[in-house]
Amino acid sequence: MIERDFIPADKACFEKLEAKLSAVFEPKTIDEICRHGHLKTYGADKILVDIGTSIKYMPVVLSGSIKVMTEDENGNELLLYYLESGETCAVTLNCCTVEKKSTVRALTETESEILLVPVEKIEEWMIKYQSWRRYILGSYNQRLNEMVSAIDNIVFHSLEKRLIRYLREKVALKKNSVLVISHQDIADDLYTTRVSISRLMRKLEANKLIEQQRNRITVLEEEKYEA
Amino acid sequence: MIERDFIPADKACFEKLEAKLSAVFEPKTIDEICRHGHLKTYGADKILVDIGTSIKYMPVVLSGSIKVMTEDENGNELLLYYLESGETCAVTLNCCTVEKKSTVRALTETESEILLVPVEKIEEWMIKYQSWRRYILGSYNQRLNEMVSAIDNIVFHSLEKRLIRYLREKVALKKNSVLVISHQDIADDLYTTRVSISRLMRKLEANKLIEQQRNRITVLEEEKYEA
DNA sequence: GTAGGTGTGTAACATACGATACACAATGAA
DNA sequence: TTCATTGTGTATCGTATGTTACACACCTAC
Repeated sequence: MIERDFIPADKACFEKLEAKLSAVFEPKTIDEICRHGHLKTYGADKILVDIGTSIKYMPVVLSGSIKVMTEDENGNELLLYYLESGETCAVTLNCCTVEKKSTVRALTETESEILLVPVEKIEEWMIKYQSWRRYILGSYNQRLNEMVSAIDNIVFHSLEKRLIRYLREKVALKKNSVLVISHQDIADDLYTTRVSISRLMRKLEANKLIEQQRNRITVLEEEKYEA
Repeated sequence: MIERDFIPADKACFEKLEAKLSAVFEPKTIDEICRHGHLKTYGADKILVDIGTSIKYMPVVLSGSIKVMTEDENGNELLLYYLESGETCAVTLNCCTVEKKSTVRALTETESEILLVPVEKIEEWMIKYQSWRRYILGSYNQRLNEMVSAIDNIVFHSLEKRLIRYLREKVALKKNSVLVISHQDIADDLYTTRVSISRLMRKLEANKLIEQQRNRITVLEEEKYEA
């Protein structure tokens, strides 16, 4: 996590966290978070953590969305998951407690507000606060479930279905039916080739599920996607 | 977890746990485990937990190996991972703390000794014992990493390579180069069809990597598998 | 023995996808 | 303007894998 220009936890910060996190944590936990956490806003497409860098803060997404990926031994990129409001990165959690170097790369998909919690607090708060404990375990679990459903998706569904699902999720994530993205980027996320994506996009376009221009995909009537 | 016929935690039990777990936990944690856990031995191919059943114990494998799987909404079986000595099931962990019903099925691959920890102790010990805390978080992490490598494997490697790797791991797991398994079972684990597996097995056999009879596969010289 | 279940070999075919190659449009910098 | 870069359309081809179908061997029960 990049650790400069922190806005110190102040009153405004507290109120913001209160509003965003009161459903998850009890007041005294939020109080602690305010005292020790840092609130920071990042623009789109910023790398927050990179593979091999050391981790000093655990990130909690307050708004926006973060793409988390890793690389295998052959340098292939593996999309792990997207983090949205209220979520934290389970893999980073481990880097915090055991490893010191990150095994993942995290980058903002949209402008995002991130709460940075010093790693040494993670374990301390797990002892003190039930809500924190549950939050951490819940995060792990959510990620595990997402991974399982990712495998399920890859294994039992055609590329076309995966593409449609991908586009649909992306639209939901960005809260905008116009996606600014290239075919190559999509191909990378779906572990396939640009040509295959172009081929399918042509087909989706013919079926009036999308419209596209260079670097721009407009997703039409979402209901149709159920097919 | 099936909850009958528990052997109460006695002196012999303590010694066994001491021997197996002293590398992971400090003595007072082992002491607690002995006081509240149950030790049980299961034969091969026994279902320990099934989908939808309620969970009262968290299982820690002391010997043998356990296959953990789930089902998707279409009834497709998804192999999650195998548990070996010292490991516990991260997915079950969540079932313990949040959900009450299991989302997975766990069955013994070989005869196995399992330590059963009452679910209510999980959180209690997380507060009290650092080693327990680290163990739980470490378990989650190990599973996450395994899932990532499973995805990597599926996405970037041919079925043939996956099959070879599967056989190799199975041999290591069972500590026996003769596997008693049908092509259909293999196909299920690799998310493919019996015919595809038979086809590849024929090829592996022709290349002298394996020998096979009905329900029996003998894996030859392991070194060759690197190819 | 016979019969029924299960496991395996094999063939013929369909098809989704990857690989490669090339043309060309859009964009942005020089 | 020109040029390089990037993104996209398209064709051609190879191939791994899924699908379906059938024969037959093995095993167990009767």
